[in-house]
Amino acid sequence: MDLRRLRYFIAVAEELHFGRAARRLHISQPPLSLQIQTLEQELGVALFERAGHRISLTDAGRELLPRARLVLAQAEAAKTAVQRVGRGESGALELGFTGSLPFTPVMPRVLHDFRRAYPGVQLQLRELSTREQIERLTAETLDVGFFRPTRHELLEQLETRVVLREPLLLALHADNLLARRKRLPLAALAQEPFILYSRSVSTGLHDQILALCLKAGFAPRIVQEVHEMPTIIGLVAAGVGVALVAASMRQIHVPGVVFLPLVETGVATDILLAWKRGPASPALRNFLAIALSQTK
Amino acid sequence: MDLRRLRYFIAVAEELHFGRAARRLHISQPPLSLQIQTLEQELGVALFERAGHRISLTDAGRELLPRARLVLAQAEAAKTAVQRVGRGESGALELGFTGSLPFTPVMPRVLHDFRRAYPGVQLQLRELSTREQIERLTAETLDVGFFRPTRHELLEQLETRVVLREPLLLALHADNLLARRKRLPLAALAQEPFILYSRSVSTGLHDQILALCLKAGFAPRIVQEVHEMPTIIGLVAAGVGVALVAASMRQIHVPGVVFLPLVETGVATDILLAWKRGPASPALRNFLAIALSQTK
DNA sequence: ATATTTGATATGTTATCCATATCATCCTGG
DNA sequence: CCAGGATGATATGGATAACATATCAAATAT
Repeated sequence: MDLRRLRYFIAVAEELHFGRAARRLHISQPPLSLQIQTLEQELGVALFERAGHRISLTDAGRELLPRARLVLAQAEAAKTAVQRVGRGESGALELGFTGSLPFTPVMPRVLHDFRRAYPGVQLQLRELSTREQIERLTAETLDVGFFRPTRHELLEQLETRVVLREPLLLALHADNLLARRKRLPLAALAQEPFILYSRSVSTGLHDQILALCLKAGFAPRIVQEVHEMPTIIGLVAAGVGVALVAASMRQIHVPGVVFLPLVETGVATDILLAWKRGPASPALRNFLAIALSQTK
Repeated sequence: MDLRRLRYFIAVAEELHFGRAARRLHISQPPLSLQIQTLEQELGVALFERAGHRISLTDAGRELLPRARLVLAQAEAAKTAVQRVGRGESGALELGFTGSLPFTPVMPRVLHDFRRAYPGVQLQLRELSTREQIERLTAETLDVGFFRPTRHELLEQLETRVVLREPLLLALHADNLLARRKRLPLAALAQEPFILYSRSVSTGLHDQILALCLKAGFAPRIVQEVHEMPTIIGLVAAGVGVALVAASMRQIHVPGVVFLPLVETGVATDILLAWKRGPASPALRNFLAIALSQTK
């Protein structure tokens, strides 16, 4: 049984006239008659009653008609669905991000634009540490990820682009005397209790800030390590200590927390978009196109 | 898009190996590769990821697989359903019957046997007058009918078979003095109020009984005409009069009604099975085979 | 390094499908 | 009642598509 034959059958069943049906199918009448005969032979059942020049459906034909329509419609639906996936208009995309990313301007904008452009794609958002993202990206259990720079041996298997560079700000409690200043040199923090990113999870920021402090002439007195940037804000508000955070953390309004720029220039952290090298799925290509077009 | 290609695709998607899939499909490997390529071209999407010697499904392929299975399964279901109808194991059958038929031994037995033999056939039962049945049978809005003999010009377009011949009994009220007798001659009813079948609806019985009475030497005093036999029983119970009914009306047990055989022999009524001449649907053929096999 | 496996390519053969031409039958109108 | 038109079936040749055998290129395994 062939989809073509089913289509032919439907045409004849609807027109109840071989000639008209053939015209509608853009073929001539004889092959249409033959195809119907073949179908009937194949099924072992007469589908049409040929009484003189008037034809009508048999019981078997009446049984087949709606079923044939169904099969054809679902074949058509399968085709368009597959093509949508092929064009990246449908499908699924798993997106990783670290805790600070939702507060940056870039990730919300990318998500918004992509969702509007490709509403058929299921975006799965997963808050994951930088390391987890890298591991899952290489293992292809994650399609694309937002995180900040770090060191990782698997990074070379990934493609990365900087999508935003934002300054690091000093976050400290309003009660701290230093909070009255407009800006501060890093060295002013030499005696302050320091909240720092965990060495194992946020290697990049940990190392970057340690290096900055050493360059400023002191080793920070680390009183707490945290995994994610937003956590820091809470700790600062609780008076645990001071910290360096990305500028977009200012989005988090917590009473008692003051953000101050550093005197030093060029102290900043990048936000990266990363995905695995090699052939990208259509949905991923579309996502990258939108995400990267906004960072020119 | 072709059902064959979908079948091929499913095989490759399940085996993830062109060679094994080809063996399973009983074709050689090259045409299988070509068919998959053709399908991919047709859809404009890659369905398999050919990384070296290991192939895997693309997103589009994963989208297609369940849909292809569905289309194929439904095509298969359509095929078997149509063949079932073709063999008369399925489909619909409209059966007409007059009010007295459910009380005869023949109709319940035929229905029971047919339902057991062909449970897939939808049997629509319609209580219709003899005349309506004949008209609908010729118009092919009824497939087959049970009724008693009658005269009708359309009858010649129908095929009829006698499936049961049952005696006519006298039905009268227990209070009637005649009810004490074991049997009665028809002439004994000469003075009794007579309930008769309607001339217009049950022409056959009407004429038959009138003729019998005349032969017995009297014209019945008709006090009531009815359309259906069971109605008579109620009227007899109510003391309206006496009537001649088929023997199977004894099935209806109503207090006060007595059934007596006639002295005359050979006073009987036939039950007919009727259907339209010409090619019968498979379901009808099977029904007739069962109905007629029981009346040998 | 070599043998084996695997999917792609090349080519000839066969089967299928379609179009033109024609036929048989039925219906319609004069 | 008969001729003409209409309708579906049949016959036949040509184009297309599907298949098998043979072969190749690349990757994996021993």
